[in-house]
Amino acid sequence: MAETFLRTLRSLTTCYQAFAAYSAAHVRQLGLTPPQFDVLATLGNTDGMSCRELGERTLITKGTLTGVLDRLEARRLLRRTPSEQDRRSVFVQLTPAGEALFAKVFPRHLTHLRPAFAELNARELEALEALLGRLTRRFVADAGDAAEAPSPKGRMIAASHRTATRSTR
Amino acid sequence: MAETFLRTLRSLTTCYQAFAAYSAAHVRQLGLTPPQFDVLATLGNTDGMSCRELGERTLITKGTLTGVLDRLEARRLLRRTPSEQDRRSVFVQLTPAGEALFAKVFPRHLTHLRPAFAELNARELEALEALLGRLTRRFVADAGDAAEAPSPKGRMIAASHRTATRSTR
DNA sequence: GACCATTTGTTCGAATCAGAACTAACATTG
DNA sequence: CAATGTTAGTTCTGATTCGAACAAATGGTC
Repeated sequence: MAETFLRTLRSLTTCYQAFAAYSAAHVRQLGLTPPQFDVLATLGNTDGMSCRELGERTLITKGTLTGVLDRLEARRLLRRTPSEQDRRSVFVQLTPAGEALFAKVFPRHLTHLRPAFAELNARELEALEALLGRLTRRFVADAGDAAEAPSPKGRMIAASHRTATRSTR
Repeated sequence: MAETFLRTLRSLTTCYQAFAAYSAAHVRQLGLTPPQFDVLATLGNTDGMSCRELGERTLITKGTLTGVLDRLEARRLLRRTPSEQDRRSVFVQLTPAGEALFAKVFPRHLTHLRPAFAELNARELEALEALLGRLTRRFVADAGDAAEAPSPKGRMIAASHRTATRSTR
């Protein structure tokens, strides 16, 4: 009944949460919430994109995204423009102020994160990435199985929040 | 500017979110929210514990915990008793109904998760665990540094939510 | 015993979460 | 062209998130 996989699962959870807490604390110091930072980071250095694409990239549910965009727009960090081709769609892009904030805040956040990952050397980073990748594929695949017949619903994708480092571009 | 660590970070985030989505979907089918399940799983097979300890184990902030316990108590799945020794403290334990639900739901959830981890063999599970552990320690340590002087605040620990599999006991 | 810092749990506000319902706009088909 | 189905965003509800402020109780320390 030992269930060795539980130990691994526990370490995955703990590690992610430790990271999320570490990252979120810094993001908040920068005057942004984690989802707001994700949006900024995804939109930074871009010509903009639709809400749909933005939601897919940030893993933010569309219902939530509306509110996040509302607040960023109120701070004049981004702009919403109705699309020409598809009148359902909304085009979202950073304002100059938004770009400026992105340029200021994003590198600073990377600098905050970098030291922690220095714990692992290049080989280890790759090994970790490979193992996590295999696990991920199983979760996604098995989730697909479960949904099989019922629901390719209106979801934007699967999960929830803080990528915190979107935009590896 | 490649920043190799970003790729690893991305895989950590993606993997956790894939797991969280996979796990949460099942937990909700069982009629519980992820935090509620965590509380149930932590309290199951236990004589009970204080809110403080429960918060530490589930990684649920104390402010949040109050609400979660409220809802579980309303469903008569747990009981809150003022402590004898320390009148600030509240003792929390499952009711028989709560224990019954735990007994029914917990193994079922493990069965749901197990196949995904079959992707990795024992050696790989251990390797993954080790790597994650080292990263975690860095996040926790560095967070401590940052707080150093300012704030050993009233936090319960660091992070946030869904352990989903607390109670390896 | 009076003062002070700490701990415990609750309460509050602002933001987020998922999911469902809804409107508007496409797209496909007959 | 009309009926049907799908997609894009917004809106709504209930639960959760964090952080901060708070009262009550505890634990020193002088």
